[in-house]
Amino acid sequence: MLHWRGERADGKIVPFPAAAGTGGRGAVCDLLESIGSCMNFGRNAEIFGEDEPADYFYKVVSGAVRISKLLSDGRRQIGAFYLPGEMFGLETDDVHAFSAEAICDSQILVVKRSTFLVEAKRDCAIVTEIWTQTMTHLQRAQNHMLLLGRKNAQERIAAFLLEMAARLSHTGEVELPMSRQDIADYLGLTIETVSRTLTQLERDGLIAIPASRRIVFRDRAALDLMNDSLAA
Amino acid sequence: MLHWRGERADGKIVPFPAAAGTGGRGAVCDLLESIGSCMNFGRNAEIFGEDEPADYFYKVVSGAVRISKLLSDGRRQIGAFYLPGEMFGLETDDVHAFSAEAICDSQILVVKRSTFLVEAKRDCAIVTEIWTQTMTHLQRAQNHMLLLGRKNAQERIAAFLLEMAARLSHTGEVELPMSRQDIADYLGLTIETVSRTLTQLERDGLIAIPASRRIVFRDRAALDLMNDSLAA
DNA sequence: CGTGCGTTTGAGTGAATTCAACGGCTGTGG
DNA sequence: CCACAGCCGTTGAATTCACTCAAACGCACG
Repeated sequence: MLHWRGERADGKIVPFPAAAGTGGRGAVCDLLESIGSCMNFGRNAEIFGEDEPADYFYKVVSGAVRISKLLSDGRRQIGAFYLPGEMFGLETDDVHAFSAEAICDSQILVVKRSTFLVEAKRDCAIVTEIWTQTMTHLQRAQNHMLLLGRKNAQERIAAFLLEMAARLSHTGEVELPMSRQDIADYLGLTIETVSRTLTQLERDGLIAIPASRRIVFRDRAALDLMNDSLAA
Repeated sequence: MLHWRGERADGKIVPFPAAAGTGGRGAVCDLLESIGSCMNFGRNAEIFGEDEPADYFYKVVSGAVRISKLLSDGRRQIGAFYLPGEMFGLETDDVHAFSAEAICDSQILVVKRSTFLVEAKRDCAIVTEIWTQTMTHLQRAQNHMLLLGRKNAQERIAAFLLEMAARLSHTGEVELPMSRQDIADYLGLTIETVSRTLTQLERDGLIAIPASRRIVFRDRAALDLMNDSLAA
């Protein structure tokens, strides 16, 4: 089975190194590890479902997670990918608004909500830290809305590749943990459009695709340009 | 380039007494009113700009606010509308990721961030309350991503009308505060598509449009159906 | 050596966009 | 009071970008 960066062969729970994302460190990190337990989920295993009670929340130790919403006819939108070090599944409501699945074999730290909330009552810093992380996710979501509402296929793919590169690699290439279908559902495109656009970017010399899930950056400046970045 | 950043109707900062209680529940509401001041903004006046320092945050007392992001070529995405009682402008970062403008003449309660944060340090409940509101906005954003990524024009318009009805009316009709352009930029459509789709919904007897910004619901069940709601 | 899944490629279609013109309301000034 | 300008919104025609439908490819695995 495919192994993903951050996954450990021995299955031991360790704080994930500083590499990725919103909140690896801090008091919450320590707290969660002391009051949570670690579970393994196989590829495509459901971690929780839409409308299920939100009694727990979660932190990715290794692997990768997607959260998604479905329309009744099967159309799917992936709201976010979560990578090692990131928390997910906390909601105001007592039922989940999303479902969450493991993208590849993953270790997930599971924390009982009520246990956590008791701790939080006593320590303002904990709440502040969680709030900060929630805000980060909100900002990401709002950024993603600009992409979904206003960008064309090329711009979406460029933004996606750069996001993934920033979040899980510091070299000139990325190994994507997710399928083309996941990418499509994240970017609001079809699988065919994702594939065609990637092929086109390769033809144009902006990237190379030595294996379908491995992307090598050949002209990052051009990708940055597509990504706009600079608002008026 | 868009230059409808209008002038502020009245730049004067007036202390705002406890009368502000429009959406008034919770300790935060009281706190904000005691440490903030109320300002008036005219139609299309900029409240803050993208990349400006986020030294303040805000609460709508009356009127309506949009937050938006621009691409360099002028494409705009409205991330959210804020109606009376709602807070906005709080960010993790110390610069705003969005710009905010008044949609119509509006009264906005302005609170210095640092002042608020000092208060928050002492009172865990305040942080929790703000966090809860942040989560609500995150959930709305994630819902909106499903719309932007996966819904067609009719479904977007239906969802929009129902959202607005739920948020600012409890009768069988709504008075929309925003222009067609704002609606288009919120839904990721063009102004023409918004107009055509509304006309079509009227022809089909689902709504009536006695004035361009007044929408009367004639068949809410049909609109609900378009809005899906029920996930698989 | 098939079988199955994920991915790529091709051809044709269609929903929303672009471009363009028109209609209606409001406020202003002759 | 009417003429006119400036918005805002609607409608029409043509275009386009991404979608749908369809087939083939390549790789892993039994």
